[in-house]
Parts: sequence; C-alpha cells; structure tokens
Amino acid sequence: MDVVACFKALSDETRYGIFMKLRSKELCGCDLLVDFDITQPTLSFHMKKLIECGLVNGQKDGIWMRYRINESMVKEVIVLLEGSLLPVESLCEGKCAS
Amino acid sequence: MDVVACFKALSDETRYGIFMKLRSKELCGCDLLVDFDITQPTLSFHMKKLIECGLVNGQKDGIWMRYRINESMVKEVIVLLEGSLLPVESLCEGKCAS
DNA sequence: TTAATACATTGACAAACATCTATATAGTGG
DNA sequence: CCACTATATAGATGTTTGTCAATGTATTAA
Repeated sequence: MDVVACFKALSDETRYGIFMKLRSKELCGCDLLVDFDITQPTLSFHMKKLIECGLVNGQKDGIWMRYRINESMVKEVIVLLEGSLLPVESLCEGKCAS
Repeated sequence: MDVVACFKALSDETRYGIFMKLRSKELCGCDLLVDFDITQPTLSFHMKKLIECGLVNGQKDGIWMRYRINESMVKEVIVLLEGSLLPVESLCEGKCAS
C-alpha cells in the first residue's frame, strides 16, 4: 500500500471531487462525466489513478464500470494520519551545528 | 481550509517523509536536512508547502524555525476522509444514456 | 563590525502531470 | 454482421512541480 500514491490521487481538484462524489454511492463513468467538465478520456485517466492507488474499486459490469470507494484503503490512510497526532515529546534543542 | 492543498502537500515522497519525521517531534530545518538527500533551498520549498496548507506550523525562534505538526488541521483532514466511509446506499442503475 | 549559521528567495531546467483529439476495444441489441 | 454505447489507450501539448546553484536576509557570537 502506497500512501503517497493515495495522497497524489487526492491532490487534484477533479479527482478529489470524484472521490467525494463516490461517498456512499456506486457510480459508473457516464454518471460521473455529467458532473465534471472534462472529456471521457480525462475521466478514464483520473479513474485509473484512483484505482491504481487502491482508494477506489472498479468492477466491470457489461459495458459499465462500477466505481466505488475502497473503505479498507481509506481506513489505512486514516490510521497513518492519526499516527501524526501523538503528543509532542521532545523539542528541537538547536544543537544542529551541521 | 483547502483539503486538496493538504493532499498535494503530502503527495510528494520527501514531504511525506518530513511530515512523518515530525510525528511527536518539533524539529528545525537543519535537523530535517540531515535525514533527506536534498539541498537547503529544496527543504525550504517543501516546508513552505507544508506550512501554506496548514498541516505544519513554523515558529521562528532566533535563527531557527521550529516546525511542528498542526494537529487540528490533520484532524480536519481525517474527518473529511471519514466522511467517505458511509455505507453505500444506492447503486448505479446503468441508466446513463447520455 | 565581521564572521558564521539558519533559513528564504530567485531563476533555470528537466520531469511529471492534466488535458485534449483521435482511435481502439469491448459489450449490447437489432 | 452492424450500429451504438461505455470505456481505454495513444500521442501531443501547455502547465505545474521538484530540484539545484546562486544570492539575499536575519540572527547570533566574537
């Protein structure tokens, strides 16, 4: 699991919008295309990024792709972020001298 | 608060590494420089990104900058990610015909 | 005041990225 | 088989990004 790839996937306005549009919904490409001012190949490009990092699952169903959020991956990312919330123990002493 | 900017800040290997290095620690630039194979201007560039989005606080102390994680911003990001974990309610019906 | 240290800014540049048009692939239905 | 729909891929292009060397700005200490 590549956290940085997940953050990279969410670091684009359009992709973040797609990700949020998928909250509690399973949608296909043509559903998503309606809400974003991009062409179909661009959507395909974005979905690839979201799927490659594991944040979104894409399941083929006939001619459609059913996209849905991969909850377990989102949880993994959350756990990593929570790790940065530990209390601050030590301070920089300014003894760099490098 | 700009979530996408936060994700963008964490979407670079070096910056993510810096962010994780700051877990439970307050460090200055020269402390961080030791652990990453980058020049000082590049570190400065990265810290600017991390500070601008609000994930990191930079406090000047004499000639040093004391960098530490901004917990409240991290929490905001976590809350937004948790919003994507709602149960899936409706499915794509394949009635696109757009 | 001079030297040294920590950090920021500028300008340049190659690599990565988001986007498009055009085209290909693969299912579905007549 | 042929037309239609949904999606993917390829190639081109302008923009953004990460990086560095060089330089500027503070702050501290001698």
